[in-house]
Amino acid sequence: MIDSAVKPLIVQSDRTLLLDVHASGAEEARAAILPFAELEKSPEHIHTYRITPLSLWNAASAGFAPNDVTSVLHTYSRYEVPSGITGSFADTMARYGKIKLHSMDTDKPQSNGVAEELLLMAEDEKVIKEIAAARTLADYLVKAEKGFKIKLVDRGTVKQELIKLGWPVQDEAILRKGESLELALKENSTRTFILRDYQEEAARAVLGKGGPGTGFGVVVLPCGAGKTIVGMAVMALLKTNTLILSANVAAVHQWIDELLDKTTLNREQIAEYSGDSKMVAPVTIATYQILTWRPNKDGDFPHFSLFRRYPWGLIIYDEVHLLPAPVFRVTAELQAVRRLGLTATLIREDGAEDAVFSLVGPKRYDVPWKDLERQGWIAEALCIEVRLDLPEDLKVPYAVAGKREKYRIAAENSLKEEAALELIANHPEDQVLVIGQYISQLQSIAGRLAVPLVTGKTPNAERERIYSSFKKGQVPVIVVSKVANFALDLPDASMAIQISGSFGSRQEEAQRLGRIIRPKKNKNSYFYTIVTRSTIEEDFAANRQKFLAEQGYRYSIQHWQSINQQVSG
DNA sequence: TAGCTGGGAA
DNA sequence: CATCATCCCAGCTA
Repeated sequence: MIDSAVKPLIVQSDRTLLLDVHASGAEEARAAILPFAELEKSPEHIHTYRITPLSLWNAASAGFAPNDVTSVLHTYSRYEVPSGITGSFADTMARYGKIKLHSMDTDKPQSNGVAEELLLMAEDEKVIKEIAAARTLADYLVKAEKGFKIKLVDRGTVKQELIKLGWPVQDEAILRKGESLELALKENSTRTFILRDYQEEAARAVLGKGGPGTGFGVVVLPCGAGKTIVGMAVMALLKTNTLILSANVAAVHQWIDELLDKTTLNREQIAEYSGDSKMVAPVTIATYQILTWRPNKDGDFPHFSLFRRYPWGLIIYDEVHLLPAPVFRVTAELQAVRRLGLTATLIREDGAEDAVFSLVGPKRYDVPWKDLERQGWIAEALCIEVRLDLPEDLKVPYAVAGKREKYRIAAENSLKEEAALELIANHPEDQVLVIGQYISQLQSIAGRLAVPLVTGKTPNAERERIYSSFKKGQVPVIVVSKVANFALDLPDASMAIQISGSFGSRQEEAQRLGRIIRPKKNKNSYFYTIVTRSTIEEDFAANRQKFLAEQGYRYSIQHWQSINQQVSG
């Protein structure tokens, strides 16, 4: 039982929650509020969470009732929960489910059992009136009893417009079955292949209770937790032709290898659709970029026909947080096809989260990273922020620089290299990745360490050589640029030093931490991030760290001074 | 037919 | 905040 005098949560009437991270029960409270609140700020002592309409709708679609939210708040709140606030949560949550999309009861179902029209229905007359009055929807709606008829092709567009108006639609219309395809998960070549509990739970959560309209949504799992396996488990349950979209060709190849290794599919049933190869098979893996390619600026997307021309019963959006805007458009048209989004972080810095919600689906499953860490599926990682000063000779240039120059001066602070060298010397047992943003900075530190550097320009053959000698332990440190955010073949390490990062990208920070959390025997991983004190870099670093704080990681802070100015104690 | 290089895109 | 990485395609060479 938690001592009520020092309960960890302060609930404010502006829908923010303040979490006192030092209070007892803080970790428990964090886990409890995570399903319906988003982290906004995470300085040392008090973290700020915000309850947004989208976060409430995700909770509602996951089966949370307003009472569940209220009772969590009452359990952990230090002071009385402001009156009125819980009522407003209930109002917001009740919006999810007020409007439903149904299939028409039709005597003559169209090909594949999917009718050409759908019914948008609401019980509440006032809601119907509000929708009818919306100008953005006027072109799509035809008045019907208890609602409206819409065309099947407008299904996604209508849902997107409605969520903008504050009405998330509960989509229960029938989904296309797709051409059937016999496949199952198989035993691995070396050991029995076992689906982990959480992977199976995730797959089942996406498919829902097996009703006619269920079978879409997003699964959020950390890097290395086996998102592709969740994808394959869903495929094995649906047994239908599947289109898989990935962020890059390396990921396409990885999917092919995994499918061959872990499912009963054979090579002829799997095809790659990319710049190199334009094959189509019952299971086809394509890049996002080939779909968004067009010969001239105002022209059409010649590869979009891949979506429409084949009898897909399932589309998997790998790294759904990278889903490019043009693909939203096709996805809007393809609402009759089951959809699975996979990602480590749902955050999009472009704010298109609600489009992902209405077009791919609500979040169906996620599990805090720390939970997987406790169960031993990912390694324990210690996060340390190292703060250091600007060198004296840069203080004046920094002060007079414009905003954009300021960031670069702070990010490229040469004292960071000293600190990194020292950290590496203090961790002789670790395999270390040094990750940074600026090529010149990385060249400098790679030179001082006399270790290999991998950037986007490094040819593939050389990358492989470098990675392989790192894996064998012949090279203890490698320096990598932004390739670290994308490269799948980048070897795992037990320590990472981030010497610079881009403007507050939470997504990037998560990817980079992902590099060091593959489980290792009896060993922690270390994630150091080096930041110049009293500069705008501190703000950016704080923003980047939000996602990890949300997952329960706490940064400890170390102050570092160069040898010639170091003070004892 | 394969492999490299450079431009353009988002 | 800009930088950097990615991909695709065309055009060239052998």
